Order: sequence, then structure tokens, then C-alpha cells
Amino acid sequence: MIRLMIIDDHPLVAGGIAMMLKDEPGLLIAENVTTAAEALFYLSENTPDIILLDLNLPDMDGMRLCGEIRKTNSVSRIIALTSTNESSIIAQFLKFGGNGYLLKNMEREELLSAVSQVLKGKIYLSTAAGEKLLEQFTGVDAAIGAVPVLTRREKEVLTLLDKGLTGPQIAENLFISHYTVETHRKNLMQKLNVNNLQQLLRISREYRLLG
Amino acid sequence: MIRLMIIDDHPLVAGGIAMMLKDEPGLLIAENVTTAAEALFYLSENTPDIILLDLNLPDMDGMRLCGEIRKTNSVSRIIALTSTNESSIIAQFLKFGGNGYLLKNMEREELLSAVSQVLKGKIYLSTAAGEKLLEQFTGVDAAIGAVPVLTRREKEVLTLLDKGLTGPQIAENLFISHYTVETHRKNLMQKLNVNNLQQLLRISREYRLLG
DNA sequence: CTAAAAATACCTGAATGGAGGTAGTGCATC
DNA sequence: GATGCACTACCTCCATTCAGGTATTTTTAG
Repeated sequence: MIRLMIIDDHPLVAGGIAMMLKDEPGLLIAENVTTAAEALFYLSENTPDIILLDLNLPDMDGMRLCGEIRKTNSVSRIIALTSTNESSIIAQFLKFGGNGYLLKNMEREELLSAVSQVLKGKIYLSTAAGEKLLEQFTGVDAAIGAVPVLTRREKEVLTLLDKGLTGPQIAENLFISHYTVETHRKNLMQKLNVNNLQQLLRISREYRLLG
Repeated sequence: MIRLMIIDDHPLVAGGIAMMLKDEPGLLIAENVTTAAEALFYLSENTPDIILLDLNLPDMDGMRLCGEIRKTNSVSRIIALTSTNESSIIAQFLKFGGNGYLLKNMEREELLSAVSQVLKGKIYLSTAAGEKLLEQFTGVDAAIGAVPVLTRREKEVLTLLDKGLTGPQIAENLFISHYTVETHRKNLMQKLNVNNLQQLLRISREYRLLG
């Protein structure tokens, strides 16, 4: 019997998965939690065969949770669930010890196929996701997974920039000189390798550096 | 027997809803389609009591579909389903003849409550959604639901702006003068009542004017 | 056909953004 | 106690954006 665990705060998703699997005799949904904290607690005493992990959890980034799980558990196969296809996330997720990536618009067959693939030790990527990843590989080395680390201050500035504030306005807001704001912005642009604000915000969203 | 119809391209969602309702004797999922075209076809010959409508359909904007449905059917209660809480959408959806608004992270109880409310002729708004709507009402008249109509060219410019191109670059791209691009941008900013590019793109996303 | 809407082009001046620096201070870790 | 990092601040120069116009030509709809 294959024991399956679902980590997702959407009852709808958990229900949908249960529905998809209800006629599969070999599969059992062993546990169903809605937060990272609950997940870690359960996993401290259990080892499911498959973990379906929503990347958008309320209390912790799914990516980090995957890393946390891997510190003590290297046997469960972890499959990420997301609603949008964010290609830059995939490689990162795999680096954190993930085994597969599914989009929430999947069909029943895709779910079953993903489960059987990862159990065989293979990596399963949702079709659309896989294509996007390949696109990246074909373009140079592309520095995949190299998600830049931002400092506290940089994140603050980034958030305010995203809200549509101008440099001087941010300066007022943070009680610093507008020169300093420009420096932070410059560093951000350099770290993310872009050359204007729109691209900065675009990439930031992709890398989940913004709420 | 209350007949329910689901319009959603995510099998997961349909399955989840089925799961939530499976122990409700008075409710029956009469039909389950994944595209606007199928929906209109089914509705040309049937009149379910409740329609659960995903606002993010592949072939048509859910908002417009709601309007289409209302041209020939004014009795079915239509409840919108979305994953993100976009407050500016709600009032618009109600104007198009919608009866309720549910977030996909709802609990079973919320779904049941929404169904019973709209059947009584009331408007049901997902708690979080309702609060946001109230926020808007408290701020002046706020011109809710007055979603600006953009011209073809304005949309093109908007899309390119979102991609991070500068004015001059867009000019090259569209084979027009950069002055013209600026004019379009100015008109866009005026229509959406903002005063810089970041805010323009932000609002545009909220109003679903961008892919 | 005609009026309205959309698309086009142009101008100016002030403000902001972007690329390129330099440099001091505090803090941690090594 | 030195090296590195984060944060801070400042400067210049040029490109772009923004706010305020005006105005002609195409489309579109009635």
C-alpha cells in the first residue's frame, strides 16, 4: 500500500485529490495537513511514500519546507503542487530535494503517472513545466536555481517599489536618503541581472521575492 | 433537488467540490464542463439552480461568460470562483449578473452557506472578499465596477510596458513615434487614474487587463 | 455621409530613473 | 584585528518618464 500525504491549505485541492484517487486500490491518503508546522510535526513520526506539497502555504514558503523535510527524511518522494507555472521555481525546487512538479490543473492520469514515476526514482515534471525548463537549459547555462539572497533592507525597498512608490517617496518612508534608496535599487538590479524597474519586479515575482 | 453546474477547467476543483457535496442529499452536480463554449451549449438546453463559475477559463473571460449566460438565463444563481482575492473584480462580476463570490480556499461550510444564501436571493461574498469590498465603499464613491475600456493599441502598449520595454523601444517595436507611445501611456494612466508606471501595471493586473 | 472615437505626431519642462562611480560606519565571524 | 557584509550617503551624466498641452489623420459606428 502506497501511503500518501497532502500538504495544502485548500480543502478543495485535498478533496479533489482524494476524488482522483478514490478508485485506486493501491493508494491511501494517510494524512492531510494545511500548514508547514503540522506537516513537520506529522513527519517527525511518520514516513509517507509520497508527499504532495503546495508551494503556497500560509506559514512557510513551500520551497523552504521541502528543504526542512529533507534534513530528516530522504526517502519520501516530494511532489510540488502549484497553480501557476513558474519555470524559475522548478530547478530550485529540485535542488531542495523535490522529486516532481505538478500543476493544479492536472488531469487524474497525470497525477497517477507522476506518483508512479517518482516512486521509480525518476523526476516527474508537469508537461508544460518540463518544456519551460528545457527552454531555459537551451539558453546558455542560465544560472538556474541561483536565486539571489536579498538583505532585509533590499526587500523593504523592493516591496515599496512594487507598491508604485518613487525613489524619493521610499526615502521618506524609510527615513533614509534618496541616494541610499537608489543604491539599494542598483544592488537589486545587479543581483537579479536586469536593467529596469519593470523587469526587476517581474523577476522578483517569479522568484517569489515579493508577497 | 438542487441542481448544480460546475464550469472550471481544473479537474481538481471539480473533484474537490464533488467531495464537499457528496454527503449533501439535497444537492446534485448535474453537469461539469471545462470551457465557456461547452457551458453555453449545455445552458442552451438546461437551467441548473446554481452555477459555479471559475473566472479563469481558458477560452473566455469568466466575467464575459457570466454576461453571456444572463442574456438568456436569469434564474440560475451564478457564483464566481477564483483563487486570488481581487477586490476590484467583485463589483464588476455582480454587475454582470453574478450572485456570489467564493475563494477557492473555502471550507466545505462556506460553500454550503453560499449555496443556501444565493438560493434565497441574497448575494454571498466570501468573507475576505466582502471586507475588501467594504474597504472600497468606505473610500469615496470609488467608481467601483467602472472598469475602463482600453483600445487595441492601448492594450498593445500596455503589454509591452509590462514586459519591461521602455517608451522608445516600444516605438521601434510598433513602428510608431515614441511620442505616440507616450500619448497612449498617458491615456492609459488617465483611464486607470494612476500616476506612474508601476501603479499602472499593478492596477492593470488587478483589472485583468494583462495576460 | 458624418460625427465620434482611436490612433497618430509633436512640443516643453520638471521629475525620476539608470549607469557609473567613491566612501564611511557598524557588526559579525573568523 | 582583519576581512567581509550590510547599510548608509554622496556625486555626475544622460535617458526616460510624467504632466501639461495641441493637432492631424484614420477608423468606426450610427
